[in-house]
Amino acid sequence: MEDISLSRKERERIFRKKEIMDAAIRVFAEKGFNSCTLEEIAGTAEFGKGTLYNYFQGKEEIYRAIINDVIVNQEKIIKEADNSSKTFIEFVELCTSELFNYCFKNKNAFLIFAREVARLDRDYRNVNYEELFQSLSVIRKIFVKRVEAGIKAKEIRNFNPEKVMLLYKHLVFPHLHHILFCSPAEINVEDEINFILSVLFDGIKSK
Amino acid sequence: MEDISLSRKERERIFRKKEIMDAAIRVFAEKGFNSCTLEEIAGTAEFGKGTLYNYFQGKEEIYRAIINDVIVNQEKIIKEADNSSKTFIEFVELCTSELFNYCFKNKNAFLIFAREVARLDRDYRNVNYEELFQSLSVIRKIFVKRVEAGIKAKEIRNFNPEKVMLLYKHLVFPHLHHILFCSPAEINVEDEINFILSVLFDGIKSK
Amino acid sequence: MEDISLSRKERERIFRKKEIMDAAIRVFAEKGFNSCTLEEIAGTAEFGKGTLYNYFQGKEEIYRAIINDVIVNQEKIIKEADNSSKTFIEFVELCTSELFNYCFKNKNAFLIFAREVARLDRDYRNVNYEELFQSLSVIRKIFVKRVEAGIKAKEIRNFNPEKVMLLYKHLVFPHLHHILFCSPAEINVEDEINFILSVLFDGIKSK
Amino acid sequence: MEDISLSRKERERIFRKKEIMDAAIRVFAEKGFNSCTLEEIAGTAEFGKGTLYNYFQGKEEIYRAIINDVIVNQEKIIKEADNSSKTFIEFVELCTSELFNYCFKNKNAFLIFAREVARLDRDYRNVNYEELFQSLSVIRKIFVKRVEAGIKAKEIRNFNPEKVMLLYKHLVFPHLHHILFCSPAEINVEDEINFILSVLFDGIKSK
DNA sequence: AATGAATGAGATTTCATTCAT
DNA sequence: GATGAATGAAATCTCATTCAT
Repeated sequence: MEDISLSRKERERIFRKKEIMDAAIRVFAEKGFNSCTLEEIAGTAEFGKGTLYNYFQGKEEIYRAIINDVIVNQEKIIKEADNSSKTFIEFVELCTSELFNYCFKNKNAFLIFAREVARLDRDYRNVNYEELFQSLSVIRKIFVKRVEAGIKAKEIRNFNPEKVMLLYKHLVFPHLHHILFCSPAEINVEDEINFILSVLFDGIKSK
Repeated sequence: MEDISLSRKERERIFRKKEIMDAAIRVFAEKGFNSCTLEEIAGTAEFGKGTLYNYFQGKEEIYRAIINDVIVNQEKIIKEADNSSKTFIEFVELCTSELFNYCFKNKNAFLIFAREVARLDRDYRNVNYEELFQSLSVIRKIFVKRVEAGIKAKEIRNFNPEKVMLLYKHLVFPHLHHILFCSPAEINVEDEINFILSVLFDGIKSK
Repeated sequence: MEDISLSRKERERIFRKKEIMDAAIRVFAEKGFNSCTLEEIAGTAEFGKGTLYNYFQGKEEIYRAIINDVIVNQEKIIKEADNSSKTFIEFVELCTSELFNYCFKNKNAFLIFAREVARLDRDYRNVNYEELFQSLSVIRKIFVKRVEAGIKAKEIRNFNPEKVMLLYKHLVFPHLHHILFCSPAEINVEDEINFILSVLFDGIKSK
Repeated sequence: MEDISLSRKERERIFRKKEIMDAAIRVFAEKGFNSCTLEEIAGTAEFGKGTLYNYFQGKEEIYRAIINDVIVNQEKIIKEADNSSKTFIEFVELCTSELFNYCFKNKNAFLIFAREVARLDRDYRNVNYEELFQSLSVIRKIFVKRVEAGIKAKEIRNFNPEKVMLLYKHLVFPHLHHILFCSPAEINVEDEINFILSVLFDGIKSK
């Protein structure tokens, strides 16, 4: 992980950026973007308020960095799944289980991301999300490509590939969100994945 | 619709409350709760700032009234579907088409609701949503009851009814949101409903 | 009391002005000038908000009318005492007992007056109190005149008459305020008057 | 005065709090609590509006801090007089002259205090004055104790000690207020004190 | 004459950001 | 690089007063 090409100073800088982001993740997840103050984030990171400005342009940038991180990870996951799978079904299974893994390990970051996604489509903050959209569109393209292949191979029914992609997204993310933050009891990850995929592949009707 | 039992004054008051709410729906949908000011809402409603306080306690209350309205309508829809349907499949078809109808007619209100739902689960504003939760739980109970009946009648596979309910919710709302606000082209409502229900019932796999 | 020279309309107007003032006295006494709203006063008077403006120019004027009323009554009391007494001591006794009488009957009005007096001296509201000052100066002059007579008649020691007047004022009003609003137990008016006058005349030292 | 145990930062903070309070004293004295804005106070203190919130919770807290300061000083004065005097008369003389001294040096603070006292008894602001009341009750108790001793020693007549205490208070504070803010000419402090005490001890009647 | 809906000036308060130390 | 005191724009909310009915 560590990049030998960077100087000690640069490595320290990156390390402290991460520290700040981790603190911010906890605070944003707890209170939401608007209801927390930069001071809280600074306090949680055990830095002074002013220090944060040596690492980020402002509150908004910290927020965007967090979202971006989640997206980058999702891109990584989907690319790996793309490379490591032959059939569409394999691909989806891989994606899903890796996604669940990642989100369980990064609950709060995922929570922030999920909340933002609920608004991303029609942005009402004056934020430049272009970057984010680019990453997202890469993800989308890979998924659509695999759906098309799946249809060609008669693995899956002949739906509009775009729609299948959306359906997957709409099925998995809200569900993930729900089991992470709303389930009272302990949950079995395997079971959850199986349930989602079983419905996705075979539907709920009796045969 | 009009209540003959109310005085002219009372009817006017209700009418103006609605005017304010309609303006607020447009502004909240456009900018989101935190990024708009009460003055904008007032301006949109063609009232002075202070006037709104003669009808609502504050910004928060207007917001809640809007959310509440959407929930009340959803409750109505699901109750009617419950009464007018015999099989589970019929019930779901009725629900879905009525829901789509309603949301198409009340795009912006639905948008606000959808955004809020993404956060309701783990509220970070100090808002009292108890009322809202009660309505939502009525909706949930009816749906679960129908799922249970569907399983008993061997209409559908033996999944955990709670999970099926969530799945439906997670499938329909994000999809609705997407086609309302993110679809570039004209969309065919019938097609969308058929697609969603086809996947829900039969899955995406080829037979 | 009733003035036969006024028309019914005019008499009704005066009656309603008094009704409003009575309500205002209760509200001002309870909450203070700044902490109550005109609406509360209107509500207490069982009128609509707007109606008050048919009788008074605004909140400030109602307030001034109340203060003025108290001052007018004090002027009356002191003039009567001036006319009905021979010695200075008689005069003071008459004044004091009539003042106590009046204040006991008009607790709240007196409370408002007492509060205002604590500020009258150096006014910080942009109010025109000239009228009030004129009445107050009449009162002062009569009192000073009687002190001077008392000194001449060797009834009392040769102090600066102005100072004696102030002393009387500073002794009686805060004491009145205290027994009216701060005394826990039932109080005997006679005893209070005797105490005050005994100290005023003879001091607290043992002989 | 300066506390060597505090860091430079802490000392600076205390210094600036005092600066703000001094500005506030001038503004409150000039216009009264309700008729001045926080911005005026900030301007007078040569700070920005927001800065005051780094030192005080709000307008109310500044006000309370001022009142509290005055009370603390009065407590100090009366305790010292209690310790340094043998007879009741000595005690009263000491108290009075120190009180006059203090109030002449802190005119405006005393003005604010005096105004507040006129309302303390029956509070109509939603302020927590408990703290203040405690200090005031200590003052009262010391005074009453000394009156009782004075009566026992046959220094003074056998009045209710509570009443004597109130009488003193009602005599001295309004008089102080008057000579500080209402006297047109230069005043001789000694003379004023002598006048007050002479009346208090011996009354105004000729012997 | 009585009303209360409408108004907007004005007050308090918050907080992201700057910048001198 | 770290800090936090200072700042003021901006937001919410109140309420005396106006005025059409």
